[in-house]
Amino acid sequence: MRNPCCKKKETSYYKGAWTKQEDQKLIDYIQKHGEGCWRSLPQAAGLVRSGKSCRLRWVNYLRPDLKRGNIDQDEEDLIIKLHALLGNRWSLIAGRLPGRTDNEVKNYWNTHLKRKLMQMGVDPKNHHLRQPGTNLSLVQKNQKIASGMQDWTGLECNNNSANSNEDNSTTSCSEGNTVSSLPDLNLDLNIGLPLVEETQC
DNA sequence: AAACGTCACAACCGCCAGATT
DNA sequence: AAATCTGGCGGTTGTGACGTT
Repeated sequence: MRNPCCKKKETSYYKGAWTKQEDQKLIDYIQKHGEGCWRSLPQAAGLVRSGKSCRLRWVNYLRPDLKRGNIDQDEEDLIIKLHALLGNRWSLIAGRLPGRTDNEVKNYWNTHLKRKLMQMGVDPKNHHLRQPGTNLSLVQKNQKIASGMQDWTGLECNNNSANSNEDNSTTSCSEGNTVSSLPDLNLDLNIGLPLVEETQC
């Protein structure tokens, strides 16, 4: 069982967009006390929000190390490559993009990259060329991405676990898909321990 | 100018794994 | 071992901004 400080409370929380005042309260509190203990943070910070909501707001929007603004071409290429390698593991992908959040990467994928790949004739789920030759001119228009794509169509055959959310049809290597070796992405996918000080609740 | 459609993204929801008691 | 809680993740939704008719 848990300590009394962590007992579930019957509280109705504000939902919806955060106000500047709420943001400031959260920033002030975390600057003073650090991250962590999200459950008790709202009350301590004078917020009528769930701890979950506070965490999300901080992680996705208020953190000072966030890189706001457009995702540049290099970041975009990296997202595509990492998605081919990792699937919808947005937190892992975001971890390779300094200053970007999983939510931001996920949104960017769903609103920009998914469509872009589809226009190029590439299935965004598995990064296969859907029909060889389809929309080839579009591929040629984006030489940078296309050159990155050409070596790893068929990647999922080596990477089934990364696409665990996909339907079963994506788990076979049939249909004559060419299976090539993984490109040397030089991604250094070691997962390091976070450099966050431990705080006690 | 108004109505409508589409886009972009912040925020919420449900689920899960791990920690704690 | 079981119950409970927290933090984290991915999927989805709500809504304001913007473009088009």
